[in-house]
Amino acid sequence: MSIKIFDSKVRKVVPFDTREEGKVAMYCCGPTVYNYIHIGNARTMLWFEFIRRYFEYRGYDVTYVMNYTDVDDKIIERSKIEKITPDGIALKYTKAFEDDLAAMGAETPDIVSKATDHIGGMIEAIEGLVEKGLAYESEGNVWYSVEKFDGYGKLSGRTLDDMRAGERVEPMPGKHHPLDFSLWKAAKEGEPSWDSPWGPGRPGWHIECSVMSTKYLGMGFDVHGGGTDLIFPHHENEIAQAEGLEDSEFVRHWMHAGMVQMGAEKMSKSLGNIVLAHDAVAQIGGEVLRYWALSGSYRSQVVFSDSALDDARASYERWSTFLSSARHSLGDDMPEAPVHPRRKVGGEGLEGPGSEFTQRFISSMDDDFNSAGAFAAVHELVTEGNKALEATHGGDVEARARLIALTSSFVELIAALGFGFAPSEGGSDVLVGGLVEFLLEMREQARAEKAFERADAIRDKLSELGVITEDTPSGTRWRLGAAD
RNA sequence: GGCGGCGUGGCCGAGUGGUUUAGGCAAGGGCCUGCAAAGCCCUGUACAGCGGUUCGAUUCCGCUCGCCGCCUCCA
Repeated sequence: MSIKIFDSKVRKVVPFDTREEGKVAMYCCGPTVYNYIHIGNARTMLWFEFIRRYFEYRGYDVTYVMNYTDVDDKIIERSKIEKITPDGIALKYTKAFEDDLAAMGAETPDIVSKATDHIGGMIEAIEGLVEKGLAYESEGNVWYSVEKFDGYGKLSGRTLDDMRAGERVEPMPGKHHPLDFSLWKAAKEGEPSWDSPWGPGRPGWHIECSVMSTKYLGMGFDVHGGGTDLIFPHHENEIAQAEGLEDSEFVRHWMHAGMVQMGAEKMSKSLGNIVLAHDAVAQIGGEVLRYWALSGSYRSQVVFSDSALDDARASYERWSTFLSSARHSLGDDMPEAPVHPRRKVGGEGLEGPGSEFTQRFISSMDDDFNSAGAFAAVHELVTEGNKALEATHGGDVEARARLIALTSSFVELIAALGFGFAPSEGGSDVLVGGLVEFLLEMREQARAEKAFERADAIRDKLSELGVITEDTPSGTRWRLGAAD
């Protein structure tokens, strides 16, 4: 078995073939830290972090790099609005970004690189491009000359002529070609700036990604990711910069995630129809959002709506309910969730009742990260687990062994998917656990006396407070759900 | 106008040249339960339209219609 991915450069599914055996070097375009990110940004970043995890699950040694754009026009604007320095804005929203992604179960990349820590490298790269005749200076600005780079348009599948036809922008003064893009911007009064051979200024947006990705990963690294809206011009420009300078291939495989839709329209800052990830985490919860974001193909557009989230929540709860039920039933025999599950190519460890589902999970994911198929495998595993769980109540020893094996596969796959599932029964709060247990004992007494009104009153009150109780043949189990 | 993607049962959403079902949600019926909840079982016969290729197409090709993305900052 081996992984296949859809490579946007050739627009088809190709064998995943790494530069170095057993290692993956990947880069994803990160946020511009001028505000909270919206849920569309978040989905893309969750996906690439998930892909990174999956490579690790499949035994690869991964180096994952993400950039933070911390110098930009929008940061400068925002700093005027919030009346704090551009640095302060960048710091504030970098922290928020990291917290919000963590709440959705994403781990930090191996390397996060800030644009402002790499200005020197960018200046060198720009100088190199100027020397090679691919860029030119004009009044303190430096522009990339797209006509000088042969392959310009190869990623997005267009030619300069195609694009000229649909021009919608006024050419900037000083540019040779309307599509020439900025490498270095001359500083205006009061803006953050750095000294350069062309005078004080700051880098254009695109240059940071080519410089930082190749600094940490070298030329020809394995995977470069981002949203489809970055294909043109951002990624096209990255290629022009990196390959123009180095004369070798920049990236082996390009991957692009589909856009989040609000109704019939793309969620985008310019349309103003955005939902901030920060707010969504607070209102919906990180894990349900994660389920929503990852359960469909990364390449498809996906609608963000109440009904989509309701579906995601219901499906997710099927998993969390199974987990807490298994925990209740198995007690000390409950398998531990591996924090970083790793499964090498091959069949080792793939025996037993859960293996069928693990194999289906892997073969789906190997096929261009088909998470829909992988999620289906987990759901079917849960169905088998629930059957074993019922049989276990009857004291069936074999069923208990099967439940342990199935649960063990389940927690492995859940960890591979990046779901944490904090224990809810008892929670971390000993006091709450004790009180609930006490009330359940009272209720048990009432039930024994057939005083069902009293028993139901206790159950209703607990439910009102967010404690879900379920009677089983081997006792009442409970878990924390949403309070009314 | 140019480039690209998509159109699957009530909803979301995988997949495949043919005989056996994706999966989830919702719905109906049943089992279990003191009643619930959770769970399990059963039910639904779908692939936009029109042509073509083929012994056979939802699955390949063409056209039509519809939707979306990119071509401007954007995940």
